[in-house]
Amino acid sequence: MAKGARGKSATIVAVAEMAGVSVSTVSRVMNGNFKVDPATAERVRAAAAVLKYQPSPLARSLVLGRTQMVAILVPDLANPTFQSVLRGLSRAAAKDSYRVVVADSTEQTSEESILAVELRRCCDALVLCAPRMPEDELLSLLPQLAPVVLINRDSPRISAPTLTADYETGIQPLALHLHQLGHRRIGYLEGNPDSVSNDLRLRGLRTFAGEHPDVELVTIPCGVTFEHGHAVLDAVVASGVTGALAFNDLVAMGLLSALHEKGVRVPEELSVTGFDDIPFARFTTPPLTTASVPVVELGEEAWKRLHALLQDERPDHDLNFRPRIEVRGSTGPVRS
Amino acid sequence: MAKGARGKSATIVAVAEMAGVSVSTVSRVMNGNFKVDPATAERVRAAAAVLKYQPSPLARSLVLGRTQMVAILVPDLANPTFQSVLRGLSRAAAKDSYRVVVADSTEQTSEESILAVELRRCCDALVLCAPRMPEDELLSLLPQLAPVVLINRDSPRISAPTLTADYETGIQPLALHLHQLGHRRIGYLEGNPDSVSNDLRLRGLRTFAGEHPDVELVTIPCGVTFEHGHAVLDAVVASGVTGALAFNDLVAMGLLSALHEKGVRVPEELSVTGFDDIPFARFTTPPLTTASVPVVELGEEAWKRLHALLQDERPDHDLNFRPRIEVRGSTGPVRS
DNA sequence: CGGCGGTGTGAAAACGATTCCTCGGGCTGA
DNA sequence: TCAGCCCGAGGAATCGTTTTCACACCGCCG
Repeated sequence: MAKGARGKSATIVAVAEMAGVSVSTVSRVMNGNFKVDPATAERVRAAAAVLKYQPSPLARSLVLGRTQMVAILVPDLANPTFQSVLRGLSRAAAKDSYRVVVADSTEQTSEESILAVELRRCCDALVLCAPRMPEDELLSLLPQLAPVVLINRDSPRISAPTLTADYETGIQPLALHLHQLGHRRIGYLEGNPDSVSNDLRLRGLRTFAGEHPDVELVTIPCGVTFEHGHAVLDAVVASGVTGALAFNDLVAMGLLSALHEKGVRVPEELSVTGFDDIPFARFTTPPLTTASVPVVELGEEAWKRLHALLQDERPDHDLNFRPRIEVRGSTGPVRS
Repeated sequence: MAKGARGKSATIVAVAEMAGVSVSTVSRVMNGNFKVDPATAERVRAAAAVLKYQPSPLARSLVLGRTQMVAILVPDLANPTFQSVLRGLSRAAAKDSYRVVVADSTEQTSEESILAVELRRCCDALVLCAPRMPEDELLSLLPQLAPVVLINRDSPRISAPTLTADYETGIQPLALHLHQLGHRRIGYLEGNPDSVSNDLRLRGLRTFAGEHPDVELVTIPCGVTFEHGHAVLDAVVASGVTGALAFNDLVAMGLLSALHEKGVRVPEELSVTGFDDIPFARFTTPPLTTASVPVVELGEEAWKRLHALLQDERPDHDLNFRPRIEVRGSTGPVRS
């Protein structure tokens, strides 16, 4: 208490001395695993209380080989989708008294591997959201990361438990919705061209286009953030599309905002859809038509599987969440 | 690699044996602190590379007495304000190669203390956002938590570094804004009655009311979430106010949403303001008039101070961020 | 009355690093 | 030529637990 105020708390030996027993006995009392004489136990507990003793998690971790922590690595903490996954994970893990350490790669794909490994080493397990990591790199990384659960990375070559949103199938109802409203020239504002989830959306859209030969699909390079969506305005206008499928809600909202500034009316002059159904999608002007993905549940399911893995049990089956279309006000009939 | 795939990675002794040196030497090479013969060092490095050796963070932590982790405890991870603080903290800490472990108390004030202590014990420091914890409890807790930085808890009795938003002064421009628009009967949708930040807002409003005797201030119990704001609709309508100051943006958005469903026009029939300027406040219908608080910076400044504390340096001065009013479309002249 | 099982306890070996202390040897300066 | 010094490296203590192993003691049964 003198200067540093870094009062090292009492250790187990202090308790042992005070109670007049060996450290083994103290340990046994604290963990309650083995039988110890009730009288002795009471003495130990009293001593522990007096000294305000609490076992050092570090020391326990070292000998037990587990830290009671799991990590999650996301591309961008500012993205509401990952915030929700984090929340689902954190709350679920907390119920089993695990803590969550969080890191975002700030979209720097290059250092993602190193970060993941580092992160994993200070924890018992990892949840990895790395939509842009090349599959080969991911595969070679997995053994080092186990136990690990992947989010939005699926592949027959991957052995780790995987939770995905079915972007490929999920985006088709949105396209169909536009089609039914009479849109024929439809733009896709693509995310990172090398990301898996972008690829899936594209694939879904190509399937859709194949089934609807009257549709003209225009791919417009864009990005994944609000700013990207805002900046893509001119390209969208120039493309002559009547409906725009944004990579995600953030992009859609950025676009909506830019359209509003420019005086372009939505949905009268242009229909816009998002993806993810983030909490605020329903409050845009107009409310955003989008496809909802149960991201909090994604986090919870991730924990379930991690937990199983940590207990050396078999995790539940992989899950592929089918997005559900939410029709709101940002889409309407094509103008004649 | 056999069954568990839990391949214990190589230890320092394995490297030492392979390189034909003592563990001390390996340690010295890895940390690069002391001089070792370049040839020996190279042998060690080679061995380490072959064995893919990486020092166990746990063991290091135990002997070094630091974990390279800090924790943050927030009342609710779903709240965009805390998400932003977390992000600011996480990114700033990452630059100094610290990681952040996160926990939310899910608004359970009762267990907050225990949670904070537990959390702190597995880390080197803590950022605490506990707006509802009684001050005496907080004070008695602080010694156990140090080094700690507080967010939105200020008091002359508190010795820890503190970062605050000046809710008391900050809410007055919003009230003044409504007053200038002609509003005289103004409602305050209060947050948790026992929370500090609610108290500050109330205090500010009372000051304002004192300076403007023509104003009638109505306090309406509400809450802090979107749902609370949505549910308070009837009470707001019944109160007969022409302008509503919501505790925060979430509440304001909930109210806006309910008003919209009910067909009450904003701002023609009722003006609404928020607080915090969360990222989506500008995209509501109509865009939300609010007071902006630089939450990401709050997180960054928190890290600065934590870092100083960890280095046994004196942290920078406490900061009191003055919110800045953002006038948008949700406020307008009172109807005659 | 003596071996025996069961029970509570203590000593000591992990866990995997860092670091202080010691020591041998080569070089320098007297 | 010898004392002293510096440099590089090894040995051992340490961090704070858990857990195995051994041991002493007690009562029970043969």
